[in-house]
Amino acid sequence: MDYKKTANLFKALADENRLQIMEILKDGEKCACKLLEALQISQPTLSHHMKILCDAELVSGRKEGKWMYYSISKAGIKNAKTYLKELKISEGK
Amino acid sequence: MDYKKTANLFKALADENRLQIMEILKDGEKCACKLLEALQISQPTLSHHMKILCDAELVSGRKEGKWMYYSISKAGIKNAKTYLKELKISEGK
DNA sequence: ACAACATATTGACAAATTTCGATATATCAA
DNA sequence: TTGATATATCGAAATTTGTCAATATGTTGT
Repeated sequence: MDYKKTANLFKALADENRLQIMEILKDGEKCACKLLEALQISQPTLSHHMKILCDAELVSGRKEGKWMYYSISKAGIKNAKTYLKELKISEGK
Repeated sequence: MDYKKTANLFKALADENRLQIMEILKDGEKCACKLLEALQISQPTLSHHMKILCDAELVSGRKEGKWMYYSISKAGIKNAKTYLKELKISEGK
């Protein structure tokens, strides 16, 4: 098990603003500008958070002209679920 | 949804030493002294990490004489799994 | 009561993270 | 090409987190 990678995955979910971003993206793909409207943070800060979420594969981004569209990505969520599942199976021994 | 509580839950999993602790506890209940042997950290640091894991309900502690026994707790894991499940169900809309 | 041991708490410091303003890059429209 | 707009990157300040040494608390055995 890769502690560093797993820690980074959970770090990505360990911030209130990023959780709120995930919450918004649950509704489907959104433009960065829409996310910026919804959150009380600056544009560079949003860009930073999106990079963290994308690096963790929790979100994927798509560029269309000058806009960036973000949506939830399965890979990161699957990794997190797999980790939690493995905690559970051996629990209680 | 309580962003602060959820962020704290994932924060608890967002540290390499705490992930290693969870890994050891997968094998079953362990004394704090056993954990201390396994990790390259000081006793106060271990105590601090155990508090964070307990607060997140990922681990529960039991005092027996002068020893503390820790084991994985279902509640926190269930909360994390529930959160991830809710991300998935509405994904792709 | 006292000494030895296990764990928790405190206080301080270093490292990591979040944040923003300023600036750079890229795209579109006139 | 020039100006407007969307996003990314840089650099610095503020906050949070991880860490340890010192100390406190609580338990056991003598």
